[in-house]
Amino acid sequence: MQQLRQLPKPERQRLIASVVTRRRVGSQHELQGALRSAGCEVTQATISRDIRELGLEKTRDVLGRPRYVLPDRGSRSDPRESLRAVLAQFGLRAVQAQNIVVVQSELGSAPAIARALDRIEHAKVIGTLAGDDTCLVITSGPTEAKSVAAELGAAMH
Amino acid sequence: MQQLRQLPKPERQRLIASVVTRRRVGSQHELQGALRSAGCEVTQATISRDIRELGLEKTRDVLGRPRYVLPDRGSRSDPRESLRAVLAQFGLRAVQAQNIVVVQSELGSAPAIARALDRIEHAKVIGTLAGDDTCLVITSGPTEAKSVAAELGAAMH
DNA sequence: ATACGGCGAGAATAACTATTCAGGTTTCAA
DNA sequence: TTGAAACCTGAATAGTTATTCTCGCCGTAT
Repeated sequence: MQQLRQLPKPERQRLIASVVTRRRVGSQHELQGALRSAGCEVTQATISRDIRELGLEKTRDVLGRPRYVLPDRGSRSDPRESLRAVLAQFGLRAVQAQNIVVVQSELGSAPAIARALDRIEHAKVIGTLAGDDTCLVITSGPTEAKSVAAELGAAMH
Repeated sequence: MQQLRQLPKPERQRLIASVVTRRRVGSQHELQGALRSAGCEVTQATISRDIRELGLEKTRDVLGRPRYVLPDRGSRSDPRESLRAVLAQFGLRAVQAQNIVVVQSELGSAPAIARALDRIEHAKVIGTLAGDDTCLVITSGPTEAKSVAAELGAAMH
């Protein structure tokens, strides 16, 4: 397939974000048109992938017409809040054993939990290791592990 | 078409809202299943309409899976905020003439503006009348009209 | 240089959602 | 009661979005 002189992906995605905040875009086809008139020719498939990567949401405007919007920059940018969110949604239990905490979660969600934990740069956490439904949290010692387990468990409700 | 013993619509919609807040629902088909197992058999078409009427939004959860959610009950419930939102999005200009204010807006948005104005029960506003792209705001006198025009105009830009 | 591996993209298609159409119900006024 | 109108719904279908499959374009290692 010919690649041939295209706007690089990051730049295209910035363009999408910009277009979408400037005016209402109600479908990927419409967005495709907007990009084209900005000199960027891509297919709907690519736009679909960009939209997912940008985390755009499709809501409706005041008149009930569909519209893509950037996600709220309110909570998602706070790593503590996003950890709380994953745990609340997928966490099952957190038990301590020696210097590690075993976090059980819904199938597939462990990597997300590990990522959220990493981003938080918790002082007591040395590192994480995620499987599919289990996330290992390594701390320096049993005391720290106990405290972290309690902290995580509390967020699970 | 046989109507025959169905859950009334408002009740079905409450059920949908409840299901959707309780667990992740990623498609209308999935929701249809959930409703069925709650003893409510409807088609996808009906669910699509309910979702629109409930104002549900389709976002993604922490793992990137699609999920329907109820809209934020933050701003949409405050009529002042929703007026500000319509004006910001669709308002073009507001000019005063005698005791009325003529609000020009994007095609189709005038009724939304009028509705928002009505809900606000502004002391200086006696009534509104909306066409497609024009909304007339009636006040008791020129002074009030002038003040209202300024207020509305400020919310636009 | 050649081979391998990953990434990004388009084409085709599957999956999903909205709308149109037609028929049944209910409400209300005459 | 009897139309008439508004409403609600399912079936079919149109429209929209996500995914699969395949391939080209680099890096990097052999």
